[in-house]
Formats: sequence, structure tokens, C-alpha cells
Amino acid sequence: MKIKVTLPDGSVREYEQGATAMDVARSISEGLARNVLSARVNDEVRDANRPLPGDCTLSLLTWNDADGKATLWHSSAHLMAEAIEALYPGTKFGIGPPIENGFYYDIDLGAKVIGDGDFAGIEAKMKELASRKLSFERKEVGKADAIAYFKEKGDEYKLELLEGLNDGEITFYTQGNFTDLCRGPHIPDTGFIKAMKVMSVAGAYWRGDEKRKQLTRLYGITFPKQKELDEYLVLLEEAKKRDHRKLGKELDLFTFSEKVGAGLPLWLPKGAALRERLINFMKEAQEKSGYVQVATPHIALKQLYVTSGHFEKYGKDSFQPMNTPQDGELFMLKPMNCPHHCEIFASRPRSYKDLPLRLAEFGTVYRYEQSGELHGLARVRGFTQDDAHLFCRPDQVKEEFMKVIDLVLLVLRALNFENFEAQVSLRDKEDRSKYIGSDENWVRAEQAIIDAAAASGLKTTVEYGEAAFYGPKLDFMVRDALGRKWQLGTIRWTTTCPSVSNWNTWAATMLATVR
RNA sequence: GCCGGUGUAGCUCAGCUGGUAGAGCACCUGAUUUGUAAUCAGUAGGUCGCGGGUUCGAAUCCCGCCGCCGGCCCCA
Repeated sequence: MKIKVTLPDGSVREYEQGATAMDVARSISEGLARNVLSARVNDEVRDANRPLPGDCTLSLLTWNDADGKATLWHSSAHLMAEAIEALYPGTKFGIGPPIENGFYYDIDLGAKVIGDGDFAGIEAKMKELASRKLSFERKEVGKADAIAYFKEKGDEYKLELLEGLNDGEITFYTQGNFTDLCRGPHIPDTGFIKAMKVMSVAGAYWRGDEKRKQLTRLYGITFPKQKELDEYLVLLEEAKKRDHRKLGKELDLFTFSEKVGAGLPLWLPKGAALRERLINFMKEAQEKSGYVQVATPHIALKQLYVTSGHFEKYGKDSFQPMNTPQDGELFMLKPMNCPHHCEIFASRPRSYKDLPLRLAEFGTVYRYEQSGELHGLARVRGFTQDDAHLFCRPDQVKEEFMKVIDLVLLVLRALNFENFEAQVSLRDKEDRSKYIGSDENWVRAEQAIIDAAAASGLKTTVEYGEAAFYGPKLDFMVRDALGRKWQLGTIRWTTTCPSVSNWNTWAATMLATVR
């Protein structure tokens, strides 16, 4: 009995039972077989040399497919791990996934410290192992056996990972002398990896938890051809030339001074002129959309932020309260404009006729960002938000939300941001204790954002756990010259507003921020 | 904040195992007038991030701080 394999072009071919994706590739052409990294079988990416499960649809994945690339990089992480184990015996391994550009492996080297002086040695070892064309052997392992293996090896990280897995779903992959707990899939053998580079080393907390041990994260990238690695490195150099920090200096737009403080940009005349132009452009756009400008001071009583809930959540990340010389009052540098705008809203009785009320301000705020987080103008300790708070009736929310989306898109397009992503940021599915406001309001708000984004025809991704503590968000992420993602515009629905009474009965608010 | 790097003239960088600093470009001066990023010559320019320490002597070694770079955590 033969199995029927449906290929992407719709053609159906017959193969013997137990045939692999690689067999299919060979039957098409030797050249294709040399380039197959993995295969998508009925929507599941699998090893190319694993027997096909029966009748199926099949796509052969190569370097030109995102999943094929990911397979090569994932296998490269294993290759790097093998090299590291050979060079630094006793190393313990965390996780080693493929990423957007390459892969990393989190390792625990004990007392050994690795620096960029060690990269060449690791690369050489990888090259040597790769040239041996070691095949990746997949093996299903019982949980008890798996635990026994890593106990013997003394790798507590793998043991912890095993705790989360069930018997029957555990697989090991082995290439050469290195065996790893791994779901796969992997490339047929290490010979597909022709060019490799260890890019950088960094600390990374085990399981992303800053309370847990910090492991050494080694980043690397590999290619099926040396030429592609060379081209990639040239591309990186080109990207560096377009780094806004470099351009800002070269064009005399802004500077930083150690004497002023880290993360506090100083706008030079040309930069200030550019900034002014941008602000005027945005103010005009806001005016056309029915916004009114307000202005609020740079400091406020600490109690304002205690009431709003910001202090409890972000007090540690703010510049600390300062005393007045005589009356013992506590003031804080303004870390966000929201409570101020709420006070403006609450400054007199409002009626339905006032709504929607759209308050806008180019408000300068100050936040104590961790020193390691500062980055040019993208992450600073003092910055001016194009901030607005919209107060409206619940039945006006959707329309208002869509109008804010339009405004954000207008700005992004005017600034030539073509590759932005819209991200719906919702609550953490597991931990709801991080959020204020009633569950009912949250459910309604989250749905409203999803609906509004859909109605605007916006293509969105959904991220759980990315919401603000007071409400879900629609975030607009852009990329810098180096490919890093930054949140620019963000629209949020506030589920509750402690400083405004009767909130639930008749008002909802949104804030739109374009930084 | 954490991990790994790094901090020398306006910019890009050299300075090996310690003996009071150099190059290219830019600037300025002079020559050249040759058509689309850098012609020739010369002048000038630095508390070697800051503060301690070791030493007869430190940019070079040690300690502490600060900044910057790449990540991690975080991002109201």
C-alpha cells in the first residue's frame, strides 16, 4: 500500500510506506535534496529524514522558507552547544532557540567567564564539527529515562524543563557527542551549516526571571553559504551607518552630556527646529480631529499618583519624591500626564453634551529608566509625549478609537514608517492580580479594541500580558535601522479612573500617545 | 539594576609584556585651479572618562565610581 503525498503545486505523488520528505525531494531532483532543511507535513514542521505519517500534504522547506531558516538556526544552536561542551566540559545548558536573525544558547559555565576573545575558538570548533556532517538523530524517550540522563549529566536546567513535560511527548536529538532535550525539528546533518559566526555574549536570566540565576547567552548566526554570511555582515555595517544615534551626532540634531545626566537629551538648534516642525504638524492634525490643547506643570503632589495607582505600580521607576523646604509637602517629577488630564476633566461638572472631550498636550515627563535600558532617543529618562486623553460615553468608544487609529496612521505614514506592526496588548492570561478595574470592564475593553482594530482594517498581532495595569492597549511598533522593535504610538482604554467619580456609570477614557 | 565589552585630539582609531602620547580625516595657513567624497606642504589641537592605590615612574597594573555599546529584566 502506497501513501499519497500532495505537493504545494497541487500534484499528488505516490511513495512507499516509510518514505521521508528527503526521499520525496530526491525523487524531484538531487539539487532540491541538497537544499532541503526540513518539511512542513500537514502544517507541522518535521525533520526531513523522518518517515511521513501516511497520506499528507508536504512542503519541502529550504533556506528560502522562514521555517527552513529557523530549522537551520535551531540546529546551529545545537552545533554551538556541542562545540561549547567540547571546549568547556561541564557546561550546563538552558535553552537554545532560533530567533529572528540567528539563534542563541543560554549556558551556565560555572566559574568560567566567556568574552568575545573566545568566539573564534568556538567558531573553529563549530566549523570542524559541521564538516563531519553529523546527522541529527531523533529519539523518543520516556520521562523517567530522560530524567535519569540529565541527572547523570548534572544538568539541572534540563531537569527543570522536563518537569513541565509529560511522558510520551519527550524527544532527544543527538548529533555527534551532544544529546539535547528537544522537540525538533532539525536539519538532516551538520554539513548544511557552512558559515558560522558567534555574534555576541550577554547575561540572560533563567526563564526570564530576574530573581533567578543569570546565565550566559551566546548569540550566533549561520548560513548555508559563506557568501551569505559575508553579505549579512556588510548589511549590519550599513545598518550601523543609519543608526539614529550616529546620524543625530553627524547632523548636529542632539547630544548627551555626562554632566547633565544619562538619558537626558540636549536638542541642538537643528534638532530643535526639526522637533518644532514635527510638533506643529501634529498639533495641526490634532486640531483637525477635534482635540484641544492643554498644558500642565512638570511636578505634582505625590498623592496625585498614589490616587491614580501609578505610584504603587511605578513608584520605584520614578524619580523619587522631593520635599518642599518649609511645608513638608512631597512632590514628584511628572512621570505621565494622565492624572493631570483627569484633573482637568474633573475640574468642573461635565454633562453628556461635553463628550467626547479630547485633551491633548505635548507633555514632558521624567522616568527613572534603568541605566542598562537607555538607548539614544529611543529610551530616555526625560521625553516629551504627544499625549492625549479622550473622555467619551461608552457608546462613543468604538468610533473614537477608530479615529485615534486614523490619526496614528496619518503620523506614521507622514514619517515614512512603512514596516510598523499593530499589536493588541491584552491581560496576562494567568495572573490577573496585576490589573485594576473590574473584570467586566476589562472584557468589554479588550473586545472593543479588537473590534475597532478590525473595523479599521488594521492587521494586528495579539500579545497577552502586555496590557497596561489599567487597561488594554493597541500598540504601534516600529523598527529602527538595526531592526530593533520600539513601541511608538499607543492607544489605550482605561477601565477605571480612581480620580474621577461615577466613572463606570457614564464615562470612558482613552489615551493616545505618540512619542 | 544584572551579564559581557568599552572609554586616547572635533571624527575614526593605533599605542606589545608600565618609562611623562601618535596616525588618517576634519580645522587653520600657504601653494595648486585640476568638474562633482578626500591635490601638495605646513601649523595647531589631548587633565589618555573621573577618583583613589601600587611604583622611582601608569594611557598601560589594582580598586571604586561614571558614561557609552550589545543583550537580559523592565517599559505607566
